[in-house]
Amino acid sequence: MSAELPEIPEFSPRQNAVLEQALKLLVDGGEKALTTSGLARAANCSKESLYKWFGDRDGLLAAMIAFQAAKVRTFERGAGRLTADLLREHLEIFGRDLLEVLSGDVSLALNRLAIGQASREGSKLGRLLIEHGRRQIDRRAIGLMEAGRRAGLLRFADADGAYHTLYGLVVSDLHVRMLLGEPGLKDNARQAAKAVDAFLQLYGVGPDTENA
Amino acid sequence: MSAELPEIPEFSPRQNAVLEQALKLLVDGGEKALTTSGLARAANCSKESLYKWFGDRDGLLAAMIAFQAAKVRTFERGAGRLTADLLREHLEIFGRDLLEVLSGDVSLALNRLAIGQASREGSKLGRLLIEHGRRQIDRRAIGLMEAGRRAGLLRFADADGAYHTLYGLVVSDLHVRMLLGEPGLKDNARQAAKAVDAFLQLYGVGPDTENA
DNA sequence: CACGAACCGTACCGTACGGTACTTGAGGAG
DNA sequence: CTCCTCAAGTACCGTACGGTACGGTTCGTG
Repeated sequence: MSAELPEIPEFSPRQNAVLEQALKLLVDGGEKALTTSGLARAANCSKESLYKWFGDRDGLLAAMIAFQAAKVRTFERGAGRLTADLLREHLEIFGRDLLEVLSGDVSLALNRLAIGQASREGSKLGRLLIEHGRRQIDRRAIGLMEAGRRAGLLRFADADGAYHTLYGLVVSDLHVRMLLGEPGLKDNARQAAKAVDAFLQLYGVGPDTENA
Repeated sequence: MSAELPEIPEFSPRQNAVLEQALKLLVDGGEKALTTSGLARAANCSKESLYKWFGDRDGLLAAMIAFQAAKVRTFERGAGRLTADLLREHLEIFGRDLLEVLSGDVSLALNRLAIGQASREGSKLGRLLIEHGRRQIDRRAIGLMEAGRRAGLLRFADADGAYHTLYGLVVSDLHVRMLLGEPGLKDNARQAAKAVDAFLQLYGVGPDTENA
């Protein structure tokens, strides 16, 4: 097929500043607070410029998602030789990072925005959010899974299935609860550690699981 | 510690019909489609009656949540003597029912509504939705957990923790994905079975887990 | 029949938003 | 200095919503 990443709009610094302000407005007051007039006032720009740059309000929202996704680039940990302890540590770090990202103000606000918009418009924003926001973290996790298998530390038939199991163990219903307005956990690290314990019990190979 | 269920507004049949129509509008067109004028037209009632019955628009939304929660009353399975197979079956049925409920049109629409409203208004609707919508299913699951433990089939320190593990294994990130507009699974039963397998591997006691 | 309550249908009001057009001013090129 | 471009600021328009007021109708009750 054709090139899969034609959409790196690469906004100008001025536009980045405006998008930053837009995210701030969205985080502070929800979607209702993000009006074109309000954004123009807060960012010291004109509505006309907003419409020139982003087309219409939906274009602005899409640009906000792309902008935020480009900011939160998760780094691939260089996987050296994996030991059981190292794998566990990497998994726990992944779990903590995941909870950290999902409970972030901006992430929650953008997810709320896309979910609120999901009924109409063919859930365009929802797809955009899943594509841009999840690809990075999914790739990192799948990489971790397969590195663990190559090192003989994990056993599974389906890396994607194993990853989704880990995701469920880490997140459970926390994401939806936070989206609904509940406060997050006090201790993400503890939650991640418990999840990784369970995950290794299910998929692990080695001393940790033999002496159960 | 006073009485915990003072809110059974017990709407009149006419009001029930209007709330039903309101849910239909919400499911079909999202929050934007649920206008007071539109509801009055669709339900053949007057706006004045809407405001007399529900106070204002937020009151209407709250009434819709209470109404729907009152409809989806999950039945407590009478727990006879539990065997391992029976426990597994009950767990799988629970998982299927859970996925069924979460992927339902009305549930998704109400969750989207509450999430969209969560930023402002102190997430009143979100709390309402969690309280009314989850209590039933939580009680059923916790009951199942403790019945399994009493029968010597499950081993855990924290029933709530075990339940949340089961929840995560069953649902993973499906709920959020569906809220964002993705289609649900083709085979809920298979997903529930796999989740229960993993759950019993973690918390089960008996032949299923000994000969791993 | 007469009365009153409930309620439908509609018209109405104020407001606030998305989007467009126009004026002003700053800076860069010739 | 002059012209041109870009964008800020403002004024404006159409629309659509939440909420209120009012006339007409049905229905139960004495």
